[in-house]
Amino acid sequence: MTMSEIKIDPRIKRTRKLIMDSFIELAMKKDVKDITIKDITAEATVNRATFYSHFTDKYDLLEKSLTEDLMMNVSNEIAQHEKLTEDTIVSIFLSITTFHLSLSSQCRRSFQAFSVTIEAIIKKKLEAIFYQALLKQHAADSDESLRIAAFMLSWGIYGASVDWKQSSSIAPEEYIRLALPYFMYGMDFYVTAE
Amino acid sequence: MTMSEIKIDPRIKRTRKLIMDSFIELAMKKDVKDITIKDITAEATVNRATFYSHFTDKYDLLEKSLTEDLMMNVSNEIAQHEKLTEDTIVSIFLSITTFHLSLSSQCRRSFQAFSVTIEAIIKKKLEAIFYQALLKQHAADSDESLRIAAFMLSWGIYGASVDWKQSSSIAPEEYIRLALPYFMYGMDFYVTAE
DNA sequence: GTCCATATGTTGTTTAAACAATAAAAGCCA
DNA sequence: TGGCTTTTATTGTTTAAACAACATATGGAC
Repeated sequence: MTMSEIKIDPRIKRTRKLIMDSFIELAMKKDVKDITIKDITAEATVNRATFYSHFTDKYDLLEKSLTEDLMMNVSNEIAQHEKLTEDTIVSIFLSITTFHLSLSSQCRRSFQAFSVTIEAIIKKKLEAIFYQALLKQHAADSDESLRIAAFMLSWGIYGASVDWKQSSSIAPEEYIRLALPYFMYGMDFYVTAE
Repeated sequence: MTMSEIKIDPRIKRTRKLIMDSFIELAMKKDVKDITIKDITAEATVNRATFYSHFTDKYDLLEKSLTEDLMMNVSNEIAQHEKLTEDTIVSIFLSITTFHLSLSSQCRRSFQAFSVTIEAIIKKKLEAIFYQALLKQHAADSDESLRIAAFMLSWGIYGASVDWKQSSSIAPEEYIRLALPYFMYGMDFYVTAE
């Protein structure tokens, strides 16, 4: 499908999944800081040394557990469309809000302490993905301007998801449609339109 | 706990479980004869060659899948009591009826074709377990008489479970309590009691 | 019947994970 | 504070599982 990273040893996939799932499972029951590596590997039926061959420590695992699912969706979304369109923005926004919903319903206690960390992680990932996508479309333009565009996009779309969660009562689809013009045409749309 | 078979590589346990669970899962959906090894290993995320290092073929897997759970219970039950008592008979009977119930509710379509095979497998296993248990209690007696006793017990208790399922409307506990005298004292009880 | 695709077993090699031993850090509590 | 247990992190060795390639065998379709 995605042609990148074909042929990865199934044992690696399985072990990573076992560890991540066990971690999420444990995080639903107790605080992340009270979870030991031993707890995780015991739950995952995996040797403790194996943990360290996949993750550097608990917070590396936290990061990867949180972003893997979300970013898989987002990356696929972008890869599918092959270039950024309004629809791309919409479906990425929906991926993020869905992710936040599942996070807050699944394991609020454990993860709310990391909301700042989570935000930073996701924005950074989004930025990288946007940057790559932009590079393909605008190979000519300067790297720096594309980097900045990617940065603005990631902050904008993540910020929109936060705003939606905190203040808005409309459906996420509706919300992002309202915000779309800003993403596509910038401030100009709102200032000069009549 | 049971002190026997300590220290078995967790990968072996995991793989066996993955394969067996996948097989049961598939057997709920389609006929056993239509399930390929490839189907099973795909579902289990295990290499096909690995299948053959654990089971000789599909019917070996069938046999082990069917008996593993049941026999685990039965063996533990006997191991706990350390000798055969009325209570042992009762709880083994209950294990068998429970097993039959779960089998008929889970995957009737696939397994009803094997009812004869299943009966043979279980009786043979029961016989072996009874024989071992009797050997401990009556080391002095002749092997042959113990073997026969084990044989009679296994047929009796399995037959009782079949009779209960087919003809009886009372609870299994009640049923086996009624049959207990025969197991304990044999025909004599019914003939000479007054 | 032949042809073709798919399923079954088997084998030698490579690799991921288990294991055991180790040293250092972190808690803990008296 | 010192002594104790628990957890962390790393390393060399062993083993189970993945992989690829192979030789049958089975089963439809033509």
